[in-house]
Amino acid sequence: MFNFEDYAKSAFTVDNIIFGFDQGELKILLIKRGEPPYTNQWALPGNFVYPNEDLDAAAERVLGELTGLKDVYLEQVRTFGEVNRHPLGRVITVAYYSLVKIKGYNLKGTSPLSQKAKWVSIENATNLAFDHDQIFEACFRRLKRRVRTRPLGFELLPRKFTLTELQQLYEAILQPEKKIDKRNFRKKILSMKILVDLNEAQEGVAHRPAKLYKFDKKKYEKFVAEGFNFEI
Amino acid sequence: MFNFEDYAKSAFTVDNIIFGFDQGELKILLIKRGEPPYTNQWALPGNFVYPNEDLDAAAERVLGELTGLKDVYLEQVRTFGEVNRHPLGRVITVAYYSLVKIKGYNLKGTSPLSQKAKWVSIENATNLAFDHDQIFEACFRRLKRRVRTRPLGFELLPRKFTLTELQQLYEAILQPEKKIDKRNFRKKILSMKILVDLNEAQEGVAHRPAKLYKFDKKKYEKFVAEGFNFEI
DNA sequence: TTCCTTGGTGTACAAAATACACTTATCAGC
DNA sequence: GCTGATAAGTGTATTTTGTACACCAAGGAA
Repeated sequence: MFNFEDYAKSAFTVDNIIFGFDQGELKILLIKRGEPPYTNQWALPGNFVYPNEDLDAAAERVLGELTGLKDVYLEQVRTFGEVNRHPLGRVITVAYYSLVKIKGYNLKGTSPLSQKAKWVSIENATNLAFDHDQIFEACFRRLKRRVRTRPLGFELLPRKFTLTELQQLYEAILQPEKKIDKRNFRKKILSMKILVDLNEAQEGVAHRPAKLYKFDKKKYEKFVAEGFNFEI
Repeated sequence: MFNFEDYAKSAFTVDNIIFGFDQGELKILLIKRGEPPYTNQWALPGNFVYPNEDLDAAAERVLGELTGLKDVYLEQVRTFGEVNRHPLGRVITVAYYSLVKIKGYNLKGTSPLSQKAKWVSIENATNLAFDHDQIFEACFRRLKRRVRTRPLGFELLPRKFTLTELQQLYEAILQPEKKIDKRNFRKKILSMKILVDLNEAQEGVAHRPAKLYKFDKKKYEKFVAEGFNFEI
């Protein structure tokens, strides 16, 4: 059991916004709190940073215990340390976000918390416990900005995807600022030459099947190294 | 005297990269360490976060004690928490940078540290104590990016400045990526209408005197609110 | 066979970025 | 007071990039 006295001076946590993309919607993984404070409210997955643990490692651990996933995109965003942000004492938290492929994915974390976890679409991710609304806002804003500099799409999409899925992903992230024109989007994304046409098509859809693509990781890395601009 | 036992579990600090611009050079304010570890090496100004102090307030305090300045541009960048980053124990630090007008400015801080402070041009700001090289890199990278989205120039320049000074500032920040074309720079910056022509001229220079400008703060704020793009 | 749904494609116009060279105003030194 | 040195100031043509816009194609369902 967590005893606040043990962290009397000040406690250190990480909180993690885990983004996923499913059915055309951007979602985050939240946990329903079982005890006070903020009982029954949704909160971000987070945990204390162990004395011998690097910050990034703590964020990875939180993600791993909850989802069983490893080696995902993870980025530190900002540290929230308002004196009264936690009702039980001084708790300073480092906010991270990570990008995860939801598709065909069950929560198989080791933590008992994973029972209480749920993917919530970002429009419904309001009224969170603590200052987690603020943390979500900061992370989402960072993602919106980051997506203009790096092709993060392939962290969120399944290995094979259609151009329409990719466009919907961008719209979900950039919403409501941008309604993207289909032809211009395709022209631009294809001109970057980071997509590989798999010469396969969707199956079992009641309309013309779309072609499937995958990301070309090598070319993507070359672009990143060259300080490449990904404005959509 | 600082006793490490008092912060046994883990200690919390802020470190502040204080940028200034003088004689065409971008500089940061460093402190020569007087005691171990890293005696006689240059280090970033920093301090512990007090139990009842917000993070931003701690960063402002560090700046104020050192320079006597208030109300300057201050931005949190990233938190550095590697287990072994501090030889005496676990110290997690939140990095900030601030932008300061050096011009005609003497260090008049209340802290005894201000005796040991010096403006160092960024090319010479290497081999700092602790992981401060890394922190400097992160803050400088952030400044380079930020300057493309917000007209931060007027935080670093004196109230009245010439277009050449402004261009030199941009070159110092964006170096070595960009050599800026004089005519294109002027065309762009003037088309933004955030500069006011003061109808005054430089005095005492051995060449054609340049016109003086100041920033129009209201228009700048309107631009920022509208999510304005400042690519140079 | 028809209908419904989403996939896929090109062109014309506007806006923005870039490349580039000479004249002007002042002070210093003779 | 003339000359030289220095940085200030200025415009245009070209290329690149962004934007607006509408119809036919392919497959499954009825």
